[in-house]
Amino acid sequence: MSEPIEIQITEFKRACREVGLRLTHQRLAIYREVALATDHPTAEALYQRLHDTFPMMSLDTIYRTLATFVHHGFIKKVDTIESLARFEVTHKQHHHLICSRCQEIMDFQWTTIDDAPLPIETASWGRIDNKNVVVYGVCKKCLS
Amino acid sequence: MSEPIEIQITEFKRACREVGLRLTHQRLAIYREVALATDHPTAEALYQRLHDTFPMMSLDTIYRTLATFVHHGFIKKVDTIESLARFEVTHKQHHHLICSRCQEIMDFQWTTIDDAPLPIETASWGRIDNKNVVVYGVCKKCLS
DNA sequence: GTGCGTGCAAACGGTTTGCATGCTT
DNA sequence: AAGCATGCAAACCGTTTGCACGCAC
Repeated sequence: MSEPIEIQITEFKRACREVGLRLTHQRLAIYREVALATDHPTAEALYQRLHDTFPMMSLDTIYRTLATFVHHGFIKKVDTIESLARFEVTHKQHHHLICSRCQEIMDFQWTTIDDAPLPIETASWGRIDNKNVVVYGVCKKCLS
Repeated sequence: MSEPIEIQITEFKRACREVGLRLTHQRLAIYREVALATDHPTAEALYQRLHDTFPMMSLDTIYRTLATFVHHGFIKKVDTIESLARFEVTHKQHHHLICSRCQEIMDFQWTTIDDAPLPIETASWGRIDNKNVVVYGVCKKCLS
């Protein structure tokens, strides 16, 4: 799916230096956790996971760090109808399957759409940056 | 874009009767407001608009009513990265352009995507209900 | 008349913020 | 040594909930 974690971490460190962000243990740990996660975790979920190896890390730091990462484009917030914010590392173009029942989110590729031009009417709206497909349904686990 | 408001209202009344929802002034006013809105309003925004003609309507009622409407499929929550919930009446298949700067949301049609089959891998995920494209960019107003 | 829907007010929960301390640079 | 980042605790704000009254049926 994506690059090995070590390479991502190295790239992350470089990016931090580039934009002048201090490389703290917390930031490294949080980035690593988001990069390893495949489930688009919430701030709270990350807090719980990090608490084992990092008992002193506070929830505020997670929120602040996630906001910083989003601001610099290292990670992205995920589009959902939930009020809970979910995050993922910024990697290659992909789309989301969301289960209406358990809210689980899965990534999938759809290059047909990535390459398809938007309808011409959208051109007059402004500048287009990116497009993502959100698919709703019910996952196999919830169906059975 | 969509049907005349009177027809929508009539259909709404019928639907309420069908599912056994009492037809209160509040529900009618809220439905009408969402149906007339083109800007995917928040609960708060609806509250402000309704306050002129309906000074006694409370914000809680708006929240409760919106939840009821969503539950019955009369309206939909909109996918965004905001923590604010936004709503729109359920009408024909469409997609969203979102301005990263002012958060304004605009509808657009893209039948190419509506008709395109999802990649086969998604079939093993579960049951697919619907798919929507979310496009991010910066609208003309914010660009100038 | 019955009981669902509403208004009021208080609670809730995720997220943000001010301030003093600590750690990266 | 300088000042950004963190931890703590309190504030914030959108949303939900309990309760008693009122209105649609």
